[in-house]
This record gives sequence, structure tokens and C-alpha cells, in this order.
Amino acid sequence: MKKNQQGQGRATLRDVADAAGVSIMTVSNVVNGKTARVSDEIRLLVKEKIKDLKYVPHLRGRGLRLAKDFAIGLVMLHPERRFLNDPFNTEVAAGMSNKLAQNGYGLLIFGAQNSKDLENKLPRISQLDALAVYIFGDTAQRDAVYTKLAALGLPMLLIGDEANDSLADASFVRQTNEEGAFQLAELGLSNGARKILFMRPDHFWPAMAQRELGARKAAAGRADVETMICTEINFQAVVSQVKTRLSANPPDFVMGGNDLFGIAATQAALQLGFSIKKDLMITGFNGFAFREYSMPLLTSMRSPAYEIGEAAAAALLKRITKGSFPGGKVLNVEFLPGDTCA
Amino acid sequence: MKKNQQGQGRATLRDVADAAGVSIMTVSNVVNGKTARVSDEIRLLVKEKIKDLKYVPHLRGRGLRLAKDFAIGLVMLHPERRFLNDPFNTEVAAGMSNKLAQNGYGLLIFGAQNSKDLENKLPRISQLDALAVYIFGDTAQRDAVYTKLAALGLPMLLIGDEANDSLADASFVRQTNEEGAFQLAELGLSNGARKILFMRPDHFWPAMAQRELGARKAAAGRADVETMICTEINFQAVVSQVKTRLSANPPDFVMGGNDLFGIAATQAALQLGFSIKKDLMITGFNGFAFREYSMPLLTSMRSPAYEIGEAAAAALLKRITKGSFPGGKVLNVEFLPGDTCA
DNA sequence: CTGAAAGCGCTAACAC
DNA sequence: GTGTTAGCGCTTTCAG
Repeated sequence: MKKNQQGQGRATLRDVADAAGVSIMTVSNVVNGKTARVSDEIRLLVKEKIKDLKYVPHLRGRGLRLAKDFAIGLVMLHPERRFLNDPFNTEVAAGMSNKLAQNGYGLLIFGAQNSKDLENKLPRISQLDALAVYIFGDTAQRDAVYTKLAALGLPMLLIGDEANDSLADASFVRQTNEEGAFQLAELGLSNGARKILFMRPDHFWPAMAQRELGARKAAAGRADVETMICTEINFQAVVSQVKTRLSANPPDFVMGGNDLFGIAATQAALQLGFSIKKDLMITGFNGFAFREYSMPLLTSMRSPAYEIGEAAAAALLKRITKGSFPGGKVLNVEFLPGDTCA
Repeated sequence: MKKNQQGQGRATLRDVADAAGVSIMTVSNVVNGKTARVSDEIRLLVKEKIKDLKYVPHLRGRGLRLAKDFAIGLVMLHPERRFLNDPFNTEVAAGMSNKLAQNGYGLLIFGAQNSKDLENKLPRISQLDALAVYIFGDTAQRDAVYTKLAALGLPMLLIGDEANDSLADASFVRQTNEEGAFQLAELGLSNGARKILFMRPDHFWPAMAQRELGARKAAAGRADVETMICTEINFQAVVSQVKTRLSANPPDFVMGGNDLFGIAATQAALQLGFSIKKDLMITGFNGFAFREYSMPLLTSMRSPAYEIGEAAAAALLKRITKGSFPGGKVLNVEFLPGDTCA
């Protein structure tokens, strides 16, 4: 029966309790659906007052008591400052955000360009309930970051990677990169490809490595595979790099590690007067919206990035509410026909 | 001198206080830099213990006491479920996230497809310190959403819109859409354009309206302007809509309300055998990365979306820490030369 | 079935 | 300069 400050500021449990003439605990029980502990009559009365006062539980108070934040972090270590420029990241974020919001959780997004940059954000990150992490770099670099993040003691879900045994409280969600690339390579091979050029960026990325591996497995004993590493600074730079490579030693099949590379190869081929599909087959990987902006339409593989985000959120939610992670999940990529290959 | 639970769980003020043999308040004062109230000797000792115990202030406790969350929301009402597919949204989010993280704040992202969808997320949204909102729809629709959001009592920053007088605690950040479109139109007009076709999506968007207005102002008395409304369901559908329109009644200048429309027009023109730039000039708007994937390169206008995100975050931070919003901010778009117009 | 007490971690206000 | 008190809003525990 303290300062029942109706009207000013948000209503609290105490406001509702006073209005209903019951104790604060009874209101709490009603709010949390502990129906067995409250009589129907009182329950209805309390519910009415809750509506009247527009009472919404304060996450701060509840969080302090329960040691929870109702917020999950998505940490992306990506060489670009505009880390969200990559549609893969973006779709993962959208999928997570939507899924979490449905469950009353919020998604906090943290981009870092390198390990040191990440350091500064650790104090804020450490206050969350759990983390989804999407980290670029080679195995050693990624493991170093995972270890550092794991030290925060938060449940962690790895995106696009497999959970290492050294990570105690972790799981993962990834997609079938190797299988997808295998399938694309098979398509080219069955249409006569004998000299394959695989294009990938100059920074390491597990997905890229898996795609290259898939291509090489398919080609083993049937075709040569060479890898071209492109500095991804800007699109036009990639186009001229490919152009040079195509004129010097022309392959019959260019496999872009992602659609950007496939599109760059398409433009290079066009500029050099190659007959695409006949002289030179081209494929990409990912199948995000911008793929359609390039002509002829790039043959590609759709990455279920949005679904990966949803699955990541679901796994994290399960870990938080049920106490344990589900096993790692692998989502399938899907063939996207186009006009640049067979 | 209670349970000094060193080792298990995160350290608290009490742990540090016990370790240093001082009171909890002294530690708090050190942590918060209230240096005038603590002797140098003690300050150093406490700082050492803080490092030893890896103490990080718990935002939950601090937040409860101070009625703060150290988190800001970005609410986007966008017809697409994958709301982050729009690079504009994405860059705004990245800019905000980076800027906020530098200041120890987190960014929570909420996408909603319509007003009802938003309703479900309100309870979670209401727990934040402030909101940036980016809402599509006509003036009435946007105002309705602003009003609903304003009822939460949170400081609000409007993105891509001007703050309405009816909004008590609000500011805005937008870009010079009208001026940019005026400039693009002028370019076409000075190169002989007399029949302009302006393409925009079937849902309303303030930025679009401003761009159309800019084009019409430039053309007034010098050229005809017609508007074509496209159902933006998918890219190929837009291409065929333009194709039909171009053959039926060919303009000499197509102004795309954004790059997607400009690129669609480019592909349509190519398929119809128009000579781009000579028979038909084309421009777009936004200048995000994917613009380069289309050939010939679209003449366009760069939108400073990332910078808008940074400015939005800065304004919100000022409001939260200093108590008042800065005035609205208008950022300039920037001409991007290309090969589709003059 | 209902309520009173205790305390999550922190800081403003006020003693000493 | 330093410490004590009170309490932000909530839920677990335990009496009634």
C-alpha cells in the first residue's frame, strides 16, 4: 500500500495488486499462469485490473531476479565494416529476429571487423542470455574467437561451422555447401567441362572451403580444377581480374564461390566475347535477390540463410528454456537453374 | 561480508568490495569514475581487485536501479518478411549497430510486416530506452503507427520522414530525395528528354514520393512525366511490366524510383533492342553494391544509408544521455555517374 | 489458496 | 573520503 503511482509511469505489480485489493504475489501468479494457486474469481478480477492499468511485466525486474535478459546476441566477425552488406548475414539476422520476437526475445546484433574490435564489445555482449556467432577466418582464427567468446560462459550457437569438441556449451547450424558444389560441378562435367576454374575471395571462409572441396571431389579424375583467389575490394576489380585470367588461360567452366564471382565472370566473359554456356559455363552460389539483376541469369544454388537464422534462434531458445541444445543441424541448399550452364 | 562467491558466476560489486576490504559504495564510486569521492590509494587498490576478479558491472542491476536498458530498438515496418533484404534497411541497421556498440549500447532489431504484426512485439519493444523507426505506408498509415509507438512513451527517431508536430519526444534523419531526383531529371532534360516515365512500387514510401516530386518539379513546363506503378512481387515481373509499357508508348527517359527499377528498365530495353542512352536514358536511385551487377552500369544517386544509421544512433544517444534531441538532420545524396544516361 | 519476507546487483541520498 | 540505508520490480520460499 505504498505510493500507488497510477497514471505516471508504467504500472507495476504493486499497482495492480493495490487496484485489485490483493497481494503482489497473487498478481504475479496470475501473470505467470500459475493458475493452480489462484481462485478463478480472483484470477478474473486481477486480469481485469491488468488490462485496465495496461500492466506489462518489467523485464528489468524479472531479469534481475531470474538472471535473464530476454535477449540473444548475433555476433558477426566480418572483414567489412558494413558487415550487413552480405545478404547471407542479413537473411540470417532477419530469420533470427523474427523467430526470437515471436517468443518475446530480442536480437542484438554486433558486427566486428577483427578480433580486437570484438574485444571492446565483449562487456556488452557478456550481458546476454546466449549467442549466435558467425565468424570468418581459417580454423585457427575461428577457434581463437570461439574460445574467447566461450569464456563469457554463454551458450553459443555456431553458424556455418561445426561445433568443436572443445566447446562445452555449443551447437551449430550450417548448410550443405559441399554437396551443393558437387552437384553444380557434376552438371558442368556431364556437359563436357574439363578445365574448371574455382573463384573464391582472399579471406578464408568455411563455406568457401567446403564448396571448393565439393567441386574438387566431383572433378577428381575427370577434369582439372584450378583455384583463383580474388581480392574482393570491389566488384569491378574482380571483373578485371577474371578477364585477365580468362584470356590468359581459358577454362571451360567457371565456378564462382558465390554469386558475386559468378556475375563477375559473366561480365568478363561478355566483354571478351565468349559465348556463355557454349564456350564457357558459369555457376554461382547463394541465389539471393540480386542474382536476377545480371544477364544472362546465373545458374546457382540457393542458400537457405533465412531458415538458418530461424533454426539458430530455435536452437538457442531450446537451450535457454529447456536447458539443453538440440544436435547440430544441416540445411539443404537447392539447385537454381539459369542460363549460364547447361 | 556475505557469501563471497569468488570463482562461481560473475563477480559482483560485493565480491570486489570484500576483496579490497572496502564498502560496496566505494567500489561503485570507483567504477563510475566519481573520483572526487575516493582517495587515490583506495582507488588504485579497488581497480586492481576489479581486474583480478574480472568484474564487469551487471547491466541488469544497474538498469533496474536507473530505469535504463542500455538498448535501443530499430523498428521496421516493411511489407516483406525478409525486411532486411532491402539494402537500405540493412545499411541503416549496420550504421546504428556500430555506433551504439561504441557507446556500450545494444541495438535490437524488430521487423513487422504490418501494423497488427507489430502489435505482438510491442511488449518487448516497450522495454527499451528509445526507438528508431522506419515505417512504410502513406502519411495516414505512418502517423497511425507513430502514434501507437509514441504511446509507449519512448523517445523516437523517425528515419526517412519528418517528425510530425503531434509527436512530443521525437526527431528525424532523412536524405535529400527530392533534390537528388531533381538533379537526375535535370541531367536527362538537358540532354533532350521530353517524355519521362517514373517507376515506383505499388506501396507508398515517403522517399519515393519525394523522388517523384523532384522529377516533376524539374520537368515542369519542359517535359511530360508519367508515373508507372509496379507490383514489386519479383524482379522478372517488373521487367515484363516495363517491357509492355516501353513497347506500347515509349518514353525517352525512364527514372527508376530505385536501382531495382532502373535495372529492370535496362533489361527490358535491352530485350527490346533499344539503344540505351541514345534512344532511351535510364536512371536509378540508391547506389548500393548490386547496382554494379547490371550492365550497362546504371546512372544513379548514392543514398547515405549507413550514415543515416550512424546519425540516428547519435541523435538517440544524445537524447538519452543529455536529455534532449538534436534537431532533425538531412543528409545529402551523391551523384553516381553511369552508362545509361548522358 | 493467499501473503509476507528476502534478495537478485546496483546507486542516490544521506549520514558519519 | 567512506559507509549505511533504502529501494528499483520481480519471483522463490515458506507460513498461514
